[in-house]
Amino acid sequence: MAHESSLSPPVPSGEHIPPPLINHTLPQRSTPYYIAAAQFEKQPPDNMRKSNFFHFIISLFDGQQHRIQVQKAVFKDFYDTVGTDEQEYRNGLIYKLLVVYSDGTQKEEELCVRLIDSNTKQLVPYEGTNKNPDFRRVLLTHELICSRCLERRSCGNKNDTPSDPIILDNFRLKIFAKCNQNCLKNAGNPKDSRRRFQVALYEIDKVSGQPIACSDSMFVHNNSKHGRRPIYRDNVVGDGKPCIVSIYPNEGWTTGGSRITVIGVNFFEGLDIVFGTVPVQSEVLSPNAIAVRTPPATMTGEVDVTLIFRASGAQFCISNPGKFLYTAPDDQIFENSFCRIERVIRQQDDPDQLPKDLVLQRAAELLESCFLSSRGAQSSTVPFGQAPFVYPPSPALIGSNGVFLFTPQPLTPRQGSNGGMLPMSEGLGGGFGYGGGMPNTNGDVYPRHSYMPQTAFPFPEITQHGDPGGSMSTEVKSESQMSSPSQQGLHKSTLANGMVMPFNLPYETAPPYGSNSLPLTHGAGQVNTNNNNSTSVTDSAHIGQMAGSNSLAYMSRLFPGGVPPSPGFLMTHTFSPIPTTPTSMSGGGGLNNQFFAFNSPLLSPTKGRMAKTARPNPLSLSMSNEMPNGISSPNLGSTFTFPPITPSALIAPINLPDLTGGGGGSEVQDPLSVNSGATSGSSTLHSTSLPQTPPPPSSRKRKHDGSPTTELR
Amino acid sequence: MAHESSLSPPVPSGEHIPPPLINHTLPQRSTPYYIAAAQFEKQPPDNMRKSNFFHFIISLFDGQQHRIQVQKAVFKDFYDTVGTDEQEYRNGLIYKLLVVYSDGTQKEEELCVRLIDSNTKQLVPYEGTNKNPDFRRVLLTHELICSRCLERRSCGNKNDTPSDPIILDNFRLKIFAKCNQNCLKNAGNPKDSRRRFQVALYEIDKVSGQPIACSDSMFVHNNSKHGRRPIYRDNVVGDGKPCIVSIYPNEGWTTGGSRITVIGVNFFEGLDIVFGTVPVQSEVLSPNAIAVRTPPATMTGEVDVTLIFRASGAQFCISNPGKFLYTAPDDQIFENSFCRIERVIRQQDDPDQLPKDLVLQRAAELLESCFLSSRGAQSSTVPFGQAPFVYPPSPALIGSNGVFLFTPQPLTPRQGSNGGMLPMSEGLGGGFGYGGGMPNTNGDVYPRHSYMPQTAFPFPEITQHGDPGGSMSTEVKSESQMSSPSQQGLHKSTLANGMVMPFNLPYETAPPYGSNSLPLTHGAGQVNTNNNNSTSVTDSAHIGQMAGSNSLAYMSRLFPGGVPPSPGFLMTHTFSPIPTTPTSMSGGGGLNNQFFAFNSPLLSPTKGRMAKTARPNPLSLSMSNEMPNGISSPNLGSTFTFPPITPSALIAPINLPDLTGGGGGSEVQDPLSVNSGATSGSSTLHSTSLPQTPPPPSSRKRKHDGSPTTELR
DNA sequence: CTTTATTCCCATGGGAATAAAG
DNA sequence: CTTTATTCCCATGGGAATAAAG
Repeated sequence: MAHESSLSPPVPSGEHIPPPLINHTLPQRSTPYYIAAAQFEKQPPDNMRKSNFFHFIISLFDGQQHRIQVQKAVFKDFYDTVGTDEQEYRNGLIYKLLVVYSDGTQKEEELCVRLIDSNTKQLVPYEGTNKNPDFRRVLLTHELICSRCLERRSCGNKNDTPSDPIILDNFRLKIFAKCNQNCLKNAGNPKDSRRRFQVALYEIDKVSGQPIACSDSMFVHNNSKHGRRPIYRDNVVGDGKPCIVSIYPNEGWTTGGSRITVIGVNFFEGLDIVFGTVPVQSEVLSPNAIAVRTPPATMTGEVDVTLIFRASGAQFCISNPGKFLYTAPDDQIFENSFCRIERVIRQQDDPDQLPKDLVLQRAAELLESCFLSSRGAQSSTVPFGQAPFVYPPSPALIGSNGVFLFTPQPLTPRQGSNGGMLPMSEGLGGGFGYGGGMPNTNGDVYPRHSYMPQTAFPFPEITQHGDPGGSMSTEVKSESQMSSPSQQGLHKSTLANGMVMPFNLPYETAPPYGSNSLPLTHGAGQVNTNNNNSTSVTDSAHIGQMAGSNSLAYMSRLFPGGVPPSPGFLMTHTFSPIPTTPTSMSGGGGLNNQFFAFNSPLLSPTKGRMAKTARPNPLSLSMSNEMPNGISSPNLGSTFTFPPITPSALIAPINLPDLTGGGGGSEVQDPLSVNSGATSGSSTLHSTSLPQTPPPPSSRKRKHDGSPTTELR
Repeated sequence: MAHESSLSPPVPSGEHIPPPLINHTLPQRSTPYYIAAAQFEKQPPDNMRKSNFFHFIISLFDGQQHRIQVQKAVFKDFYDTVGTDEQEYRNGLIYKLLVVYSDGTQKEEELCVRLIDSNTKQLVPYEGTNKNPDFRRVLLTHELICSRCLERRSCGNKNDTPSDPIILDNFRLKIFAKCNQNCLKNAGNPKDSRRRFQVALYEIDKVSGQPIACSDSMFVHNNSKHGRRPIYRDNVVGDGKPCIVSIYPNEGWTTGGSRITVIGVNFFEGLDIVFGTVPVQSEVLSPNAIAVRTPPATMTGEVDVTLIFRASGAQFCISNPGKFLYTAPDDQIFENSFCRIERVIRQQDDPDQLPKDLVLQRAAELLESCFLSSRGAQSSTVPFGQAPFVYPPSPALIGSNGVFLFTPQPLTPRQGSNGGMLPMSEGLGGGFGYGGGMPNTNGDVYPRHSYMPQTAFPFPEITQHGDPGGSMSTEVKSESQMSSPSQQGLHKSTLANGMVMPFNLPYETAPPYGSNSLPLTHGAGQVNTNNNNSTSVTDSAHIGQMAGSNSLAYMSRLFPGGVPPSPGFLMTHTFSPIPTTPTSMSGGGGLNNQFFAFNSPLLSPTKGRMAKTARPNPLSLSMSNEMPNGISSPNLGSTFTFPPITPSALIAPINLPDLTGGGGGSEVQDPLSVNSGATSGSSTLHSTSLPQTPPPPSSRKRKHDGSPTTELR
């Protein structure tokens, strides 16, 4: 046809500006009422598996750029042609349409769908070898494949992937097809120039000419693993390989089932945790956290914790595995003890079933009131009560200031008022932690749970307004707003740049852990983890700070042979968030908030969950900011070990009002909170990173949107 | 050929008695060195999906019933023939074999594999409509299908499902094929007479005659749901529909993640638990137990627990759901309390990290020694200590005798010495339980945890030989071997038939719960659950007893409107195993074993886990077999509630030597033991019913054994 | 009517071989 | 050599229609 050469070039793909048109074809027609152009209302998938159906949605426009109404649309035939190159192109679906133009004229039109090479714009030839001649086509329809449809019987799949277009809203056409030709012809890793396809639409009498619309390009493959590629390109640390830094908790019963969190770097979707030799399907929470339940173990003892990539079998951390200690369970004792305790602490009006936390709380109070308050009124300044009778002094609650134990995890901001910081744990007294098992200047690692004094880290003071139920807002005060002058001066010994010396390493050799050891140490900035587990820092003002130190580089200086596998290191590894304002500082004393209980008199009976209300007002207690005797003294040496403290124990009891020493710790979360399951309750991971509702039991509902996994490259 | 008619009839299938032979074909041959017979060393699968490959293994025998050695075996061709009925049979695979007979002669033979109708013994015709002529065959080989193999390229799948037979041990042939013809021709539920296929082997020159071997029959289908059919046909209770009887534990945090066990009847593979409206993929442990982890809940409160069958969407228990109470988690309190307690109970030489169970145990002992022993030396006969000060009397440990709480679960005998009984929980004092929440004569249900006195149930005495680590053997003594004469007479008030009246229902209206309420109440007999979740009772001597009472029928008499949804009922529902010997009896007093702690003096400090050794010898305590004051008194009425006891608390502390009252409970397991996860430890379910190693992360290793799911009908 | 177990279909997942890059 | 991303293959899982039983 004479006018073919003057036809418009292919419509640019991916544009949704209606109408998309081309006026200079108009004069070639005697009437504007023909299918002059088309527009993809929904693009075909950008990648798809050859064996799967895909679909797209189009609108048609006439020569006046009016949308063309479609009253009927049926698949008519396959469009097999011989090209000018004498090659047979079995590539095309012809649809018969009954359309109504804007002037009301009804007309039967034919539309053709073909696939073209997105680079050459040439028709895609069928290169397969299917022995069924019907299948030796680039584009197939369901009804070609389906024996039920062939026999004109009712077919459920025809509803899903019909051969006839579906008319949406009288104007749009949803077209289903299957591409039976890969973009790549051979196995093997494709070269850079990967062929892509485009859906090209043709008015039937112009099929030999230019299409009236072309879709975005599609990558048609036959690779069930497509899209599974690691995401760690975005978030690379060190060599980019996954590396386990810490495991929390790093101990559990041989029966398995504990939910633990593996902290590290360069994690990516599809990684599984391997306990010893047992791979366990895991949940990659972020590039820095994987949640997993421990498998049962046949015997007690330490096992290596490594990583395996499910899809490829590639293993990681083999040379520097994490460690997990399996211990023998004893739930007989556990449950029996609960029962025995409950017998003692039960009160008149208690409900039938006392929550275990209440049982524990009452037991603690009762024990403390018996064995601690009997020591006299000095208890509020002798913070570490000592058990009576046969029990030796038990300085279990260490009032160490500074670095706090931090379990990094992706966070979704829940509380708008705290500047993108993590929601505080209830009544949290501040970011104060326990620095057991950190390396000393020799690069040695202390035994697990051994105590190393740590200098303080300055935090802005946090004021917490909370109700007992847990919701609270958190304010960050500048230094000048500090409520307690003594707090301000308390830790002036920290470094001038606001960083902290977390352990007694020489400053020159030990960049502070506080300087953002890991990308996940959300000292500043707000890291949002979306459903795809990609992480983005949204507070760009702090990115520079966060990038200031690379934990892996730092660790590799500390441990030239790799991160030592000491479980103590792994377990008590601490992270210090950097302050929101580097120059703002706050006092320590967070743990002092717990001292209130030490001189609490025997509590008067209250009903139900009395714990939150029956406490003496902590504000009436005198606070001690001194280091407790024998705790922080540097002459303790490395052989003097202190009792273990579960990290969460360092967090003050709930619902305390703002205490004088309650600053800091803006990013702290109860590390135990990632140890969910029956023991730990309100896991923040649960509430932020994990879906509230578990996915339905392996019920992969058929996906009709034609959108396979997003290609990652 | 003349001798065809005198050939042997088809070799009976499924027999593995080598050699399987047929002498009367011998005279027909000039030499015994031919393939005279074959035997299936491994049968083809009894059912399989049409789309899947299957395999079988055969041995060949000559006329002297000697096994024929095979040196080479290759697929030669398809065997397409036209039968005497003029119908074309595209059904057969021809293999060329290089064999060596027992006299050393090497010969090339041909073997043909065809499929015959197991009823008519006629060749199976291909009835499909595949447009690929190659696929219009009953039997296909991989190499027919595979484009790589077609091009003689290397093929990974050829290794898995080769067309050529694999020669095993020089004698056996493993043959792979795919059946491309269903047994059933149409959709829809098949009639009773379902066609089955058999693999028929022919010597090539006798293909028109009788096969030299026929396999067991196979059901070839194309149903991915095959085998998912409920298994409750074997184990039907009541109307056969699944019914939730009890949930343990029936309370958990809104964060979800607790592993709970749903107890009921007629459970079958594929059932999922629904919490409220949230279905959760579950693990059907047996027809009477499903393990599941609670999903997170958006709010606290009770939710209905129902069942859904994954495959069909069919729902159960809608009208009489179980109940699960979501409570608010408070791990701050939890962990803080642990820390506070630990501070008090810590001892000089304690390890850095005290196990929580030890913390609890010490707390219990300390509390008891403070608040219970101060009441005086009568504590061993006043079993229920009372808290001092403000706490009201707290008769928490109920020394009820008889019925014990029983969490039915499939069991695999682990300890050969205990006669197929469940391994006892460590130091378990006997099968004594807690009968809270049972209906009274009015059909009312007591509030959850309310106490109903129960008469004793006689059990054989159990002697436990155990080390503290947990391994122990359990002996069942006959009545005459009872160690304590007082125990023998203790419960002569039980019914003459050895059954028990578990609560104060009139005997006439209340068949005892002890009379084997559930099939899984392994009072006698040993129920093995294989991997296919089918359950078989192997001790047939006791089947009659077990069938003596139908719990559902019984419950429906109690609750004409269905099992009441009271969570109390569900939680504290008790099951009594029937005695191994109905006339053997043992005393109650299992709980009395716990009384030792009540008057324990303040314990002397010991190192490490002292709990197991530092107790006073329980044998030195006087036992009380009276019902504790105020506990069993019938005038308590239903409004008087007692403190809750977790069922496991009713199990005596671990590692007690054989106590006078420690009989019975041969099948008892700690009900908490199915509540695994972080809180409860050594789950017996874990160790017996569940694989020690979890299945690899959704890594369905390709199944090469050709054995799909066992057909259930 | 509901329940059940088939039909063929679509979809997803995993593996050896492959091929290219490093 | 390892890593990566394809090839086609085998396998499994879920759905509408179906058909028979109740």
